[in-house]
Amino acid sequence: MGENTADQNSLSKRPTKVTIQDVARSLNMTKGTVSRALNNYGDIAAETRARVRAEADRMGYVPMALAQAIRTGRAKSIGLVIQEDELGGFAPFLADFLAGVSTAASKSGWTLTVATANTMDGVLEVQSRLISERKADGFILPRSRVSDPRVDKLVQANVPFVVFGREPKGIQCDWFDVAGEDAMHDAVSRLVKFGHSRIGFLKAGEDYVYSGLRERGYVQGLASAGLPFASELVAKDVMTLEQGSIAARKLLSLEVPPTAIVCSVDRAALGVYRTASEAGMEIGKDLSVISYDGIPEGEFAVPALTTYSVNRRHAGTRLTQILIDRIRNSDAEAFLELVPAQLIERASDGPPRCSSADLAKLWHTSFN
Amino acid sequence: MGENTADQNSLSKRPTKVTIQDVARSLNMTKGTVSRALNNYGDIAAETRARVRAEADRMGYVPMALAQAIRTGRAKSIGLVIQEDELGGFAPFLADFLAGVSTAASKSGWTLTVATANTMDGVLEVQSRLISERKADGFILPRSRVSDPRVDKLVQANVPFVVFGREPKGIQCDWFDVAGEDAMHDAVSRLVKFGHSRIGFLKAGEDYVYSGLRERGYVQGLASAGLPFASELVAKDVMTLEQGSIAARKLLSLEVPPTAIVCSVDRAALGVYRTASEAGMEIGKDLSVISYDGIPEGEFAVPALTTYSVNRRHAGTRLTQILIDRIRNSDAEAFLELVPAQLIERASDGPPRCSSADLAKLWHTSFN
DNA sequence: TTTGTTGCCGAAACCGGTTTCGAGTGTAAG
DNA sequence: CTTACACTCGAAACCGGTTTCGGCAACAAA
Repeated sequence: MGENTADQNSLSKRPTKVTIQDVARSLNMTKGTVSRALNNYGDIAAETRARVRAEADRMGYVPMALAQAIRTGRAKSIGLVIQEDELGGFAPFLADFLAGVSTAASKSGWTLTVATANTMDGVLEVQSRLISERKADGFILPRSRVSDPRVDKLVQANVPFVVFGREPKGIQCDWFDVAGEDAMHDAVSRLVKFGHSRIGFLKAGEDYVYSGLRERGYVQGLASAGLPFASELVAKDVMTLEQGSIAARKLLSLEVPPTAIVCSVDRAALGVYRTASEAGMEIGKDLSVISYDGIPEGEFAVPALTTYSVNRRHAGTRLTQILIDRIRNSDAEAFLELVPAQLIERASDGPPRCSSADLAKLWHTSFN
Repeated sequence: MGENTADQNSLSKRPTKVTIQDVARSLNMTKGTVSRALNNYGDIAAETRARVRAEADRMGYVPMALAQAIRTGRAKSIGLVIQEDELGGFAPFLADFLAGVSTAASKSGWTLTVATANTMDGVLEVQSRLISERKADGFILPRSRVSDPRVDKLVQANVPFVVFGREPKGIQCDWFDVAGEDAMHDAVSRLVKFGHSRIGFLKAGEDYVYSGLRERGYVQGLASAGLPFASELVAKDVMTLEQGSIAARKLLSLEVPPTAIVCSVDRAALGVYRTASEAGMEIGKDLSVISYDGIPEGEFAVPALTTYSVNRRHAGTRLTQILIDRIRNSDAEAFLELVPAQLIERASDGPPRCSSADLAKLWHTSFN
């Protein structure tokens, strides 16, 4: 052992990266052979393969992903572009979702590239950039739209993707989704069991695929219970606290107001809370609320919000697995996966304390 | 124009990417020349440079980032590794923070690679992987620790980074931080002005750099007000709602309980809320609470939480700018940036309604 | 005219990998 | 004892860029 070897083992941790050449030299082989051995080519003797593996490990060789990418065309990176203006709706889950995506990706040796933009046009732009620069091999698209320009662009460019949500209209593609419609249906049934017969619904934005599905769930819930559908009990385009508050005002000021309101998203439900409190109504007693999403604020709201919770981490995991499978095997059949939401029973729903007529009276004494 | 040209202009959008070779061929030059022209080398005639630029644009040429990386050593990607078990504290801001990072990166043609891990060891591992694979040129480290293994590893590997928070003990490096200590100082002053003289403090985990700073701010706030420091009024290691609740129980059960509590993090404050409500104390009246972070839940808590809010988006922006500057110029002087937190006055603080003695009585009637 | 410079660009090496091709073995079949 | 055929590996091209090197032309100085 001369001074040199001592030097290598000493403090200076890998001053310069170990390349495939270094490994090849150390084994008296060519780098091509090493590459094939490491990538399980059939024309390498088992014994050789093992030797190469061992030496590569010993030397701490890790292939530089970028260098592989240029030949293979795979950067082993999945893209996620987040639209900021709808971020309000996405923010609470983002962390969990990213954790799911990232760990699933990691497990296959992939990484996650995330970008944000504040408009849909911006999203399309950054998506294109990621594609052109080959920084992402495929995309996870959160919140599918009925007519989704992101999807159009990706199919056109022939770039793999998977949507979180049901597929856009007229498109066939991989997707993973949570059965929001079943949750809405179930929410109505639950309220009916409590004794409610006049049940309002806060629908989300028209262009989201999930919006129509959840509405259908609500409608079918009414039908299964033998309850009539009344269009005045449905408010559209309500996704924020503010909009929820306004929508609640509209529903509660009806001549025959609902004694319960089903909300497409938790934020809207919090808006209902605000309006109810202004009108002196007690949530869970005077007015029942059931919602969907499972945001953390719901737990601390007073009373705590009954809601159908979505496991975002699992969603992230499955979505990336599906995407990676798709990238590896571009002509497999479509992957479609639907999982149920989980009801979290808390305190915002229960038997109606009073009739619609009483509620109407209460409303008018509060505001006239 | 033969059939071929027609074909190229038709539907099939870029079936195959346009490379630098294509541009060179189209201009009757070598790819080397095109590359130098595009990268503003001095040995290219201005007129030629312009021609190349124009043709490259016309053809829609975008250099493949990964191919550049292998020669230049820059993937133009910044890494962010998030530790999940402390994600509870980070989650609410994550979206804003990512937006800041991503758009700042985008502006310079960089991208963001994010990964997660559930332990510090996991973080170190995935960090190493990103370095080995050259998927990240540098890192943003959220939440600096007093003794931070991530930093040790990065200095050792000579990989650029910037920390969100003050620098770890004994390290000199780039950082960006919000002056939590000033906020804590100010919180105490504010409470003193309200008439409080016995003020508790909920300190965060010992190993976070910010924890000690905020405590110092609290201590100095007391000093400026001429108030004595009492160690029994300080609870340590309280970062979650649960821990906040327990800590509040400890402080409020003192013989001379505080009439106000300053919290290092909002989640802890929400725990104080819970304990106060159990004890029949009204926050903002019987017990004042001022906190730090600005998480969204605080706005919906009852009463709404007075807190010092951190602009995470701006933090993300500045951090990436600093990091990119550092990567481009490795021997520039250290970048250090400290910005103030912004007070959001809400309803959780005010003049004390009763004395410490009264509070103690209230506490014991509630629980004995 | 000769000799330097300088400006500009082509040629070729290079980065760190992957993949194709073909040649040299050993072994089984004819 | 050939011949055919796997098996195994080296050699070299290739991926899409960047960077070094050197040569040619034009122009200035001698």
